[in-house]
Amino acid sequence: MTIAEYIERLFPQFEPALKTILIENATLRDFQGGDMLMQTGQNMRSTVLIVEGMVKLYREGEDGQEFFMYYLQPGNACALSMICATKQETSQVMAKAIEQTKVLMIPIALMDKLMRDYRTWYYFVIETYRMRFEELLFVIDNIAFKAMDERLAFYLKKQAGDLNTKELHLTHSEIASDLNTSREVISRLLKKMEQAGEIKMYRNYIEYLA
Amino acid sequence: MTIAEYIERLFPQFEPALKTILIENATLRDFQGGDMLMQTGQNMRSTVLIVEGMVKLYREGEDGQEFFMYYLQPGNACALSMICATKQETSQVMAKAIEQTKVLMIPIALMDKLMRDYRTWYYFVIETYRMRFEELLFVIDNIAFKAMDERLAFYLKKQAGDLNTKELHLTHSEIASDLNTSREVISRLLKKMEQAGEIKMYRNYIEYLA
DNA sequence: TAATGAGTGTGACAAAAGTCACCAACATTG
DNA sequence: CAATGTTGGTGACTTTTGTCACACTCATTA
Repeated sequence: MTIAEYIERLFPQFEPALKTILIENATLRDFQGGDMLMQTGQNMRSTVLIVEGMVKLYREGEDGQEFFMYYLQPGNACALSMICATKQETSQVMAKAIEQTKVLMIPIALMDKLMRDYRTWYYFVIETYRMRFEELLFVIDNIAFKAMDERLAFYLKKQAGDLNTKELHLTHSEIASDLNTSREVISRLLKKMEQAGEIKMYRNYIEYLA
Repeated sequence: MTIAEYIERLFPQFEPALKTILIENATLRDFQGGDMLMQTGQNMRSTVLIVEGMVKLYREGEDGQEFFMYYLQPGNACALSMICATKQETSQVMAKAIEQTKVLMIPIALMDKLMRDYRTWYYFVIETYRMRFEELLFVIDNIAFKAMDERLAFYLKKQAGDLNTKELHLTHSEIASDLNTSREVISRLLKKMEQAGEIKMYRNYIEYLA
């Protein structure tokens, strides 16, 4: 697909002049599953719009845990790349493609103009902030108020929803890393969930029931 | 102080025309310590700028815990009031004045125009989002990766910094509520910190040493 | 096919955190 | 000053979570 096609499909609400300016100035970039889009301490030079694939945003722990925050999907923008790009600040989080992913890179130099001249862009940016803010609040809610069993249940539900599948291809270790706990804890809790009829466990994947 | 004086003092970077429009349209509102500025589920009708006092932002737990997120001080804006105001969404967090507090209320109807016409306003909004986003990331870091003793140490340090005093007028229960744990746990950890020479404990307050 | 490594199961134990019960010190107010 | 409520201290106990050790099953590949 061309840049124009992506924009037409994923951002139909943008006014025509905005689409034109994006088409003229954005560049398309490819990432393979596992590639990093953003790393702690890195300076952002562009605002990033996801147009294909899936990006995992996480906070990295001391021993390489990948504490899960949220996914970005086609049509989403990376709120942090907007913020960091605007202020030339370094990012505090990691963004990793979890499958073949394509993104539009918008040069930061353009941000001011877009915000001033295009109301649909401005609304899009605000909405992006709002959604990510809310995601972070959910994350905080979970770790602040809930025990591991509830957090795990919420996590699986969110995975099933975000990835739009009942077959969750996650190992126990991956889940443990995402929730910053140990594999054994996850294994035990999953067993309980299976006994309660909420999931079925297989090798290398979990079936989420209802 | 008048609205004009507050704006001149706390937002000197705003361009003159922006100051004028704010002076014409903002209203000053008073809160007493303990008053709520914002409650879960409430619709925002204005963007809020703090000009005097101190506001505590927190997430409310099931039994009334006030899980602490951050303080807003004079010169800060409430990021959530901007977001919610713009999108007419309801807020997920609580904001409470912890002392005599004055705020400027900017009608949401004005936000679009301000963002488009005044670059210093736009920068201010972006910077507000960025700072609050970062605060939330710190909160997540702490609860996700750290044990209670470290969280408590960080909490006390932050209080001393934000409130700009070594005399922290906090009861053990208040701290426990802010960190979503029990008073006993806090009492014990504080004792350890005192033995380690990091603090001194008195009735109703704690002295933070360096 | 033997060897290797990843994924998972599990029991035993340790550490951290939460709960309960009760006491004592202090402040406030009738 | 007596009564009451708030604040803080502490021991005993439970629950949750984390750690360690080891075993077993698969899949891959030398």
